[in-house]
Amino acid sequence: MSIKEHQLHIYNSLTRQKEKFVPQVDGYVGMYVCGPTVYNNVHLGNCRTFISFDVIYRYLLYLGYKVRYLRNITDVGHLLDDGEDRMSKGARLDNLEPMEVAQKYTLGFHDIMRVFNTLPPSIEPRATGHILEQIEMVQQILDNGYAYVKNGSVYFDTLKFAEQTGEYGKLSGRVIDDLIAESRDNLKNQDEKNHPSDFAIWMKASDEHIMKWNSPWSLGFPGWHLECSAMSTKYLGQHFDIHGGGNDLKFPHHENEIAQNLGACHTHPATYWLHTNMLLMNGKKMSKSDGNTISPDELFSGESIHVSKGYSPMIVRFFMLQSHYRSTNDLTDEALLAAEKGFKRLMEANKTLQQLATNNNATSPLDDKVNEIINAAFEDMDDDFNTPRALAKLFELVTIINSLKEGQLNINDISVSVLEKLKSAFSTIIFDIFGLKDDAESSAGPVDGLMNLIIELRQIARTNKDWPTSDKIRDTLSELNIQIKDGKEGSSWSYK
RNA sequence: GGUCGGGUGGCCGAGCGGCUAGGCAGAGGUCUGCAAAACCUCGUACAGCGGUUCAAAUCCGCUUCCGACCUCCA
Repeated sequence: MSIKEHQLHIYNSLTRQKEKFVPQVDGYVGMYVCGPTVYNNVHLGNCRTFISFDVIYRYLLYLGYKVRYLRNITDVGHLLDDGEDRMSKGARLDNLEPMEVAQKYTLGFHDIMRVFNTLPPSIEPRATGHILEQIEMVQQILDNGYAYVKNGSVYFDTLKFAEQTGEYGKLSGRVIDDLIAESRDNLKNQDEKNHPSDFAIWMKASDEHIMKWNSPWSLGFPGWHLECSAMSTKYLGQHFDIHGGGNDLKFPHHENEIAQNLGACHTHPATYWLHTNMLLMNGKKMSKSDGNTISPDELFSGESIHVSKGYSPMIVRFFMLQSHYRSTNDLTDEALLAAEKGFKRLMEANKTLQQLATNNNATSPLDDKVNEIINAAFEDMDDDFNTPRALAKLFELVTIINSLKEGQLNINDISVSVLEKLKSAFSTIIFDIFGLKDDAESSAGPVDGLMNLIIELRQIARTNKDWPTSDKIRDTLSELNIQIKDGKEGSSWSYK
């Protein structure tokens, strides 16, 4: 199907409603997603967001859009409570150069993204690689009168901006009156800022600060929010289609980003703002700073107090697909266990499906039903990327597929053309759109051959009704975590 | 404290005025030397109390519990 046949609707955080998706240039989509700050290992919460946007990216591609997908790497500009740059702090702790830290965790991030089978973005710009663009933007904002310089630092004047444009606070639902009211109470407590809600777009660096650059105002570094404004403008233009990120970035990060873009270019950066909800663990937000976190590696290996065993990346991906990106998703061992079973069943069904064959060329009783479910699955994706619903449709198809195989449904009740369409749609959704992989595909090597031999020997024993031998093989393998599955057409095996 | 979002069957998780998803667990069955696996079938839940409506898990009000943001976080 082409773009035209789909009616993609997206929930826009800015307007708080679902809207028909209409890109500013027909057939092309510009999408910017806020990436990680590479001062530490990525945790699973980060991954959820990037997996969500990966599915969105994949679906846009499936629909036939030409997508330029940007996801930045933040390697400068995040301040800690004590005003120290995150990157410098990480560097000092590990006794490394700041760029070494950034490199290390960027590589780690890429590795994890790869095992989660996410497609790489079209451009992955780094904040430190765009200092000039950021300086230019600071100058533009100053020229437009929405910023002021204090002791070598430049601050965005939120109050003036709010009063003149009425735009500040729209995305996050902050009220300007509150900001103004707040200013009366808190004004005297402030350091260099005129107003508590003002934020730095350029910071003068202290002597011990390692990451710093020359600018018209001071030897310093750019404010955290600025990089996204500068880089999205550079590669996607002043106005693009989709801006995404985690819910926790809505305020202040995205609010300030919008202010900077408007302040510099008089243009709203993006038409549609998408925010993914948080990954929870034990009912609480998974967070680096709170320590309520599990790393992807810990989850894969099972080396964590939070899980009873390891779960493969694709199980985790499947688990995340089962909830909508705008809902919170609570990670528990039990839920993961359920996801593991469901994922395997889905993959098995696909294998079964691809081997089904029918000779029936005429229109058949099951055709309408199958067509209906397939279409419904795509409609679910068109409705704000509703993966859990689409997945539910897929499982309805799983029942049909298995029934066709096992004989509860007659294979001649489906026509050749619909069966072919089913095969194609099913694998397109699970692999191309959901980005799943069948990681049960066993690796090549001697194991397969050995197992085939063992199964063959056991089959001989069974034919001879030599149950002790047959059971010994089965039980010993079981102790080795290998499960023998006896079926009608012989036995197969898998790791437990 | 302010702002926003939630409480759905044993667990996870969709739906968001009538058609009452889906996964896992559970029960029954098929298959099997036995077992496991696999497969099929089944199960009527929407925090509480009021209200609106012919009709509410879905709308409104109150109560209560939870979470997120307001400060670095995807």
